[in-house]
Amino acid sequence: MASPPDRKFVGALGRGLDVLRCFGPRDRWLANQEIAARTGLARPTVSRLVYTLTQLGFLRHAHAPPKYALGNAAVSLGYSALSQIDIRRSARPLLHALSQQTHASAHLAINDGVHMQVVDTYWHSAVFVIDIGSRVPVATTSLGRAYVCALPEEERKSILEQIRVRRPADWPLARRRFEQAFRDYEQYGFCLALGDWRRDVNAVAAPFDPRDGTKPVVVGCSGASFQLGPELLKRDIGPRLLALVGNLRSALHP
Amino acid sequence: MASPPDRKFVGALGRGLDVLRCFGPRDRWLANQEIAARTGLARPTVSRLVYTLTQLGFLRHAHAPPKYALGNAAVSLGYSALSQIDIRRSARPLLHALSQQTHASAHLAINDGVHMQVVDTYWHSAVFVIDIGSRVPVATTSLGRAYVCALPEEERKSILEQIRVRRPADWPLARRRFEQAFRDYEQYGFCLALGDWRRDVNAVAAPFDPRDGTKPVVVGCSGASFQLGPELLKRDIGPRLLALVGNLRSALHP
DNA sequence: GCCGCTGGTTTCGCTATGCGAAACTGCGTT
DNA sequence: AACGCAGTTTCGCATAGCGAAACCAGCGGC
Repeated sequence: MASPPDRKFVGALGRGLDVLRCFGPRDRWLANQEIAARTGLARPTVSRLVYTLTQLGFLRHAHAPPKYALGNAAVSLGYSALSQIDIRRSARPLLHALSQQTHASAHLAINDGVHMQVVDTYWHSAVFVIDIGSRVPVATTSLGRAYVCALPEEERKSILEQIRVRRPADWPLARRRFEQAFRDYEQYGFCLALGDWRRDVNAVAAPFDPRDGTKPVVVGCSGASFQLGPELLKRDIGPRLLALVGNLRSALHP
Repeated sequence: MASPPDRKFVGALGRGLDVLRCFGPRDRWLANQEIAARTGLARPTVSRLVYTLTQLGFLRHAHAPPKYALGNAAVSLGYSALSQIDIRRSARPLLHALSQQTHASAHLAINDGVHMQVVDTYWHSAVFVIDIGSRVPVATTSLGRAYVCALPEEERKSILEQIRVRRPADWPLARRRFEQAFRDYEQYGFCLALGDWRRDVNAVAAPFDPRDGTKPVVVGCSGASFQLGPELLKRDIGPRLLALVGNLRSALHP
């Protein structure tokens, strides 16, 4: 699987974590076979990995139809990790205010591979929404595009490459959208997504680079397309995002 | 290393996860050596595991003082796991109300090894408190004791054994407290902790067994000892917890 | 009931894997 | 400079853990 014979990389550990990664908010219970299919591992291998993960509390077993779900140790680990994103604390009131002012949903997201993980959400009208905990693609969302724009050249190439090989069929379109995003970012400082992810959802997002060695985070606003037209996003909400990012920066580096 | 030659257990994966477990909300940045000390692994081994975990996004590297912290993949995994605890959603309004009525902090917690992981918290007065995301010991908290009480004999023995070997010095006292907890649970249905964890904090907790194969969860109330005297906990708040658990049960199994 | 299926676990032998002692690097200190 | 300390790399060896194939256990279908 790993391209070069990397002496430092511990394969068994990688495979085990791949198994954990199969589980998303959507996929709660997975059968052994399903895991094997998703990871591309041999079935006995999966059996052993799953056994190990269960022993350690990262997976839970459900008999009857023998399936597995994430266990308490995974929750624990997640909380430990969450408490490290202290931008979250500072951003919370700002996001809340933004959601109130714009009558739209406001999000804070971090990157995880080819996905953006939403770590905080406020919404004004209860209609629809990306709930907290959602994971959305980098390629088709304003959150993802803004993240890519904030990356240094090197890493940007790397993540775009990942996206390309992941879904070659969608690449031509994705590529054009990214190019537009770069221009938008250059010109305005934020990125748009007009119905790319969900047909009737428009969104705008701006990155925030903490400049402390950690990866950029992204703030964004999303809502139904008939409420958030392109003009509104560009003229009103986008600039508000930039202001929010400015406030965030001065709050963190006083 | 592992006591029996367990052919099914994948050691490398276990070691890797041990590394992840070193990190808590308290311990944000850990040096390679510190990890080696906590896990008892050889330094080169840690080096390789850490390298692998970093590649996969579960750890982040900070140069300068070369240290590591949990990465975005861990956050992602945590959210995926969290969304599986649907008791959380049902319990939220009940906890909130409880906190309002009692003027104390109300918690929902799950078990992870010898710790209880707090997955939701409401507080009335902003004073002190176990924040959401905290991890507290099983042995010295009402949350932990209530959890142990709700376990079937077999598992109860196992977890008490873990606690014993973990801190042999504290065991004599812990044991007596657990015996008291069993009596309390028998008699009242809830468990107390009066200054055992933090000198000036009293608490009461009751378990809730979802009876769907998943482990019990625990609800509890805590506060400053001068506000929550033993009598108040026993007469008023404890019974409220039992009522809450009842509501929860009927909400989940209509 | 019998039989064939599908999904999971166990066996077993071979090889790649990943472990650890020791050597090496790079940095901060006296 | 020389030392010490933390981390990484080298290297050879034992074994961990992989996967083909065999085994098992439920579940329909006939």
